[in-house]
Amino acid sequence: MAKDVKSQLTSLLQQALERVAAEAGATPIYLERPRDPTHGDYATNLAMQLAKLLKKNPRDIAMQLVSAIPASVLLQKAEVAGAGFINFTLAPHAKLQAVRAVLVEGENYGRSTQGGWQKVQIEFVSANPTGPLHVGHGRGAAYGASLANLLTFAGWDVTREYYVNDAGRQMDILGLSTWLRYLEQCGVAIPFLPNAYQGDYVRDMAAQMRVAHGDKLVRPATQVLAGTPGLPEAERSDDEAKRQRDQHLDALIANAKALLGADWAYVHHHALSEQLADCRNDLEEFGVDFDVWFSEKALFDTGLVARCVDLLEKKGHLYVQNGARWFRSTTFGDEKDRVVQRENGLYTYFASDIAYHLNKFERGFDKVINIWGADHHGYIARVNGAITALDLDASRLQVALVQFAVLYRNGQKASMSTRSGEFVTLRELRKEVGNDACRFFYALRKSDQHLDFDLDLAKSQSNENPVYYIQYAHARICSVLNQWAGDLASLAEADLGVLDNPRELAIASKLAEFREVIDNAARELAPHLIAFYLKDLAGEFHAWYNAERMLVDDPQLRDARIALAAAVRQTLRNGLAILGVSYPESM
RNA sequence: GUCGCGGUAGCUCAACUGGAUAGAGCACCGGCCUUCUAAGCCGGGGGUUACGGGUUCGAUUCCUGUCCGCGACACCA
Repeated sequence: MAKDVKSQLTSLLQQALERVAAEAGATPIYLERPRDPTHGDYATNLAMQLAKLLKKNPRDIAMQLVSAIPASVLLQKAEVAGAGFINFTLAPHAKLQAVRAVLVEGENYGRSTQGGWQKVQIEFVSANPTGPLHVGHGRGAAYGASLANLLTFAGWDVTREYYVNDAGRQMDILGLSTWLRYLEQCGVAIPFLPNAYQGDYVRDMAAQMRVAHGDKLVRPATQVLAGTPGLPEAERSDDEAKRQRDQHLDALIANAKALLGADWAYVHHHALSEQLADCRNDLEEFGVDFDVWFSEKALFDTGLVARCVDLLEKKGHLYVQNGARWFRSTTFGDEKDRVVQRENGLYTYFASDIAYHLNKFERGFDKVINIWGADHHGYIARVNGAITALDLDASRLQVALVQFAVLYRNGQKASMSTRSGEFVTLRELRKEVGNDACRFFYALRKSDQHLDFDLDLAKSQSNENPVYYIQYAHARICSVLNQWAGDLASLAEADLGVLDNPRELAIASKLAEFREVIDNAARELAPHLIAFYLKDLAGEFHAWYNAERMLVDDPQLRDARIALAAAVRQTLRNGLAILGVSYPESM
């Protein structure tokens, strides 16, 4: 496959650079696409970059570069403009090269070798399996899935991973919540806790346990509540009341474990597996798949957490204070030291996370990407510190923060607390807005920026969602191709030279840009760039569609236009596939 | 208080290593369906890029100060 036009152009400039100023031959050459079409198809600021180095007027350098550029059939003209830009106008046939490339390469058009088939792990979603996924998780899921597709397309060997927090207190609370609902359904009156999980799904799980085991798991209220401090008044929200509620909750968990014995493991496991299955099903329906579901509990069971802490101890990065064991993360730029083992002997979440990252690196990934909610940003320094402390290369870890989607309902911020049970679930959103609009809507914003998700608007305007604009372009092309009813495979041989109107050449040029967008998006971990690109491409297609007829009498012109349309369709498909959005043939 | 993200048209957002006259969609106004899908197209109005200073050939972009919004700052996960 011949090199694309942009790289050919870059190499022409490189030759000119070496003729004009060999000593500056290593200056990176950037070609950009000018906003203003009168500035040609590509432009470079190379002369301005050289100006300081060569101590010469940028326009003079630009002139010299232009005259030093080897003759090429690709170029219609190269001229100096503005403060020292060099603007390139491509010959029409050079622009049309991309159309043939799309038709020949098909679903592989746009793939690049950027990643060099290095192994990259992307860990995302990783929500606690304590209830349904909500709209905030949905954003991380959409981002991670699209990014994984994108990096695969850009030549990386991608592993998609979900870290299951199945070891902590939150899981105990879920188990307890389920058991309390079960007791309630069996007629044992115990006041339900404000800080337990409230959702209906907890009642459902309790009902399932009752069906499976009858009253076998029932214990008397007096025993369940034995030794608990009781609850403060419901309206109190001060720290003291909060502490008392937590103590009450923990006492109940301890009682549950003691009273149920081996059955506690069943309750715990039942709740976990139900929630995890629900979560997996939800994600699958959303087009989000994982290669690995990694258990936090396994890190404890295999002793890796303990080994990890020992390792840090041996390397002298730990100390004991107030009965707890601390990691001296300030050595590595963190603002304060962090506890890895609590006074009560239990490891913190941070400890297992260090072990998890050690495990990731030991699995031999060249690059590890963590997609975290933006609320975890304070966490980056300590994890990087721990990795460095273990003599691993922290630069191989990249953390992509996803800002929360802030929900608005009836013009008011909607609660996102899983515990309150008043959240909007991802499933509800998908059902009302549709998977395609959902995936695309999430992809329309840079991941590290706030997303105001107005539910009413998203629902009421679903017909105006830009995803339909793109899908509509695709459907229109399908319709024309059906009516043409020719042999698609023959289009790659069509004589495109008759495509000479500006809209057609602009579209061809836009198709070439797809490669650049893929590379750029992969480098920036920014799949949203693809969404913007697709909007542009669809827009140019719609304008052309309204201005010109494809099924004209002249067979040569007709086939050339059909070929162009087919190339647009293919490129739309390739882009939409990365975003996990479908491309219906009719709408 | 410290840290992170942000402040661009009435609203939601773009603007590629710092580039040339800051662009789209929605909303508003006016046009286009006897011809391949009107979920479309064409045209119009709408801006001191929050504010001050700095860096330079050039700043929405980088630095700095102020103001405003959101979030994070646990021996929680």
